[in-house]
Amino acid sequence: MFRRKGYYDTSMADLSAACGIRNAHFYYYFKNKEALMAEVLRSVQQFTAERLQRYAHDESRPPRERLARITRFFERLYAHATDPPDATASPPAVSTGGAASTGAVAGGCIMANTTLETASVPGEFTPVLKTFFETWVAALQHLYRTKYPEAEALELAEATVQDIEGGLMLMKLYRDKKYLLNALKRSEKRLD
Amino acid sequence: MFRRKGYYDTSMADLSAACGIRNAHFYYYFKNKEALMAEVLRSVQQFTAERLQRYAHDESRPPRERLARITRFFERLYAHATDPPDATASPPAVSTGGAASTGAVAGGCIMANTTLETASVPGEFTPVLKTFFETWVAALQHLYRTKYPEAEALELAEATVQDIEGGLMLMKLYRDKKYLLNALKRSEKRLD
DNA sequence: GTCTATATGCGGATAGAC
DNA sequence: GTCTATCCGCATATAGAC
Repeated sequence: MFRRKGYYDTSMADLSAACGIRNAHFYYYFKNKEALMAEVLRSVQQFTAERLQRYAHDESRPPRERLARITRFFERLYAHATDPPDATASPPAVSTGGAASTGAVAGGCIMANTTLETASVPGEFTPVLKTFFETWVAALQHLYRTKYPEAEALELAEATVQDIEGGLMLMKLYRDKKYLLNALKRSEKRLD
Repeated sequence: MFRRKGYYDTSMADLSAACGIRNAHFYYYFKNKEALMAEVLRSVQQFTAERLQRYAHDESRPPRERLARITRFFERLYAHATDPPDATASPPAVSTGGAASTGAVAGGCIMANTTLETASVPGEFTPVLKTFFETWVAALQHLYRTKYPEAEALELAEATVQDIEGGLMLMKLYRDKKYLLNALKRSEKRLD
């Protein structure tokens, strides 16, 4: 819910309805809405970091292959999620880039969404969000490092993250995975 | 206000306070908050489209120069805006990429922010948002077209927009312009 | 066109029985 | 640990005098 609708537009009523529990139950386990959200972000951060570290540093495989696993991971994380019953047939909307258009879509990145929604004034979420992106960049940099010098590898890693996050935004707008998929493809090409 | 705090977290009270008028005045000129936002987006869209078209099709200058003007335009549009009195000294946070870190920052793209906040279910804003990004992509594609074939120029244009928008997100999180500036630099390199 | 006052509903959060 | 009932404040929006 937070990923799809954002933090402020998601009400406790939305959440309890989605969970099939009573509104008040949340307040037994969490201090308030903010703490609940913080826990969601922490959980996503941790899950992602674990995977990224595992894949990026798997010395038993060549870098190209490790990157491919990371790509698959993000493709699922960001585009596999199914948004429920609003599945209206989506018009392809516009332009056909490197990849062909790919039907209905849901997904997105709760970390980026939350960043844009809340990062004006630093607040409680900022640290987890920063950690998330730093881990991601570090993992990519580690892989690009096998082909490029330190500084260049960092810039490529940052460029990849930006490309993907921008792609997720366009994916949401046009309901077309191709923006994400193209970005992922470009991230792999950088290692060829 | 909408750009900084987002649509849902911005109250009519915030807006009227910022404008130095009474809350009720808005309802004389606009049907409701949504209509007010729609007008803001329409205005930004129109302003941007006018500039983009003018710069991209200025046949009196070489493509490289036209792109440079577009770059400067977006640099101002996205990073020049000054966020008011919350100017706390910002720690550089992390990594130094291609460009050196550049002090305090404000800015961002209201169109991307609004997309992520509201585009789950299409709603009223979607058309303006789409137009905005289509115009932007088209302008860039027109310039890349001078060096690349149609399809490739389109993909580069989309990649540039994604890179920049992702950069704006990181810029907001780390309060560091470098992510935007690096993306703009990369967009120019693609024409060299 | 601008003001004051206020209606109305919803969102976050709590009380307290069970 | 789960339930029902409810408080309280704020946000959108309107009424109606001036």
